[in-house]
Amino acid sequence: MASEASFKSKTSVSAKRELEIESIDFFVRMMSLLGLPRSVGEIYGLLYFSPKALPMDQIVAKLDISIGSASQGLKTLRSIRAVRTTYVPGDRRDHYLAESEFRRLFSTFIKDEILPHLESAKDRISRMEKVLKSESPEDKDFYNIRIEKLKRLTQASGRLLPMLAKLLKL
Amino acid sequence: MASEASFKSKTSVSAKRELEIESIDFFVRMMSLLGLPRSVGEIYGLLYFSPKALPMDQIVAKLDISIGSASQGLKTLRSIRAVRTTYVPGDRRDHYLAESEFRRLFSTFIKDEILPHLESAKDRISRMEKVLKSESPEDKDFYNIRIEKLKRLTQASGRLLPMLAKLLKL
DNA sequence: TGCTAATTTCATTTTATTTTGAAACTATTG
DNA sequence: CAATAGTTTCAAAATAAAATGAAATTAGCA
Repeated sequence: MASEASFKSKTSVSAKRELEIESIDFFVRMMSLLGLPRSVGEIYGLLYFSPKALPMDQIVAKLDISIGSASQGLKTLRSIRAVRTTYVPGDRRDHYLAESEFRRLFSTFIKDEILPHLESAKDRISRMEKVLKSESPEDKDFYNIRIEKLKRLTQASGRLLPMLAKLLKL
Repeated sequence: MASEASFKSKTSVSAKRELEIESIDFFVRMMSLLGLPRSVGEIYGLLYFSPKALPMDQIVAKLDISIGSASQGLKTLRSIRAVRTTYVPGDRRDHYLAESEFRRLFSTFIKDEILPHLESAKDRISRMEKVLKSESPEDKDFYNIRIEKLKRLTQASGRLLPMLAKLLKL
C-alpha cells in the first residue's frame, strides 16, 4: 500500500508515480534493445523522471532491487555517461541525476559498443581480400562480390553514425 | 581431419575455408549485436560465403552443431528473410542460400523489432501527457520538458529508419 | 585517528537463453 | 501405400547472464 501524500495534493503524488512507472517501463524496453540488463533500465527510468537527484538507497527502496544490482547498474550508467552524481550539502551520500541529453548518451554507447566492431570488421575485410588475392580460389567472382558487399555494409554503417549523432541533436 | 581437395587445387580449398571462418566470425558478432544467438550467426556466416546452396545436414556437419539448432536457426533466418531455400533437381533436401542484400535483411529486422517499440512509445507518451494534463502535479515544468524530450527521441528514431533504409540501398 | 555510513566487490543463487537429441511428423519415391 | 530420408518439435541439459547479499573496502565526519 502506498503511503499517503504528506502535505501536497494526493493526486499529484499518484500522477508522479504513474509517470515514474511509464518511464521505467519505457527505458527497460529501450535499454534491453541496446542489450543492457533490466535493472539498468529501471534505474535510468526512475532517475529520468525524478525532479531531484536520488541517493542509491532510495533507488534500492523505490525499485526494490538489491544494493548489489543498484551499485552495478549505476556503475554501468556512469560508464556510458547516462547518469551523473550531484553534491548535496549536508548529505554524505552520492546523489544521482539522469543525463537527459540522449545525444550524449548514445554517442558514448556507440563509441564503446559499435565502433570497435566496425574497426575489427575493416581489419577482417582486408584479411579476406589478401587471402583472395594471394590464393585465387575458384568462384573468385562470387567471393569478390561478397567481400564488396561486406565492405559497403561497413562503409554504410560508418556513414550512419554521424547522421545518427546529428539527428539526435534534437 | 579435413578431406583433401578432390581435383581442384589444395590452396583454393584452404583459402575458401579461411574466408568461411572469417565470414562466420563476422556474422556471429554482427548477429549478437542484433541480439540473435550464436548459432544463427554461424549459419548465416557459412551461407553468406558459400557459392552454392547448402542442405541442412551439410550445415550441421560443417558447423558441428545439432540438427535441432540448425533447424531452429534456419527457421529464425527464414523468418527475417535472411535466408531462402532453393530447389535442387534430384535432391529431396532443401538447399539454403543466404540473402546477401542487407537492406532487405535489415528492413525485416527493423519492422519486427524496432517499429513495435516505437509504436508503443507513442502510446505511452500520450498516456503521460494525459496524466500530466489532468492531474497537474508539482514540478509540472520538469515533467513537461522530460516528456518533450522523449517525444523528440521517438520522432528522431522514426526519421532515422528511412535514412537507414536509404543508406543500405548500397 | 577512529567510527560508521555509504559503497563496491564478488561468490553464490536465481533466472533466462541456447543447445541438444530423440521422438514425432512430413513428404518424396519406389 | 509402405519405406525412409528429411525436417521439425520439444522436454531436458548445458550454458550464459543477472541479481542477491554479506563481507570488504572506502570515505566523510567527530
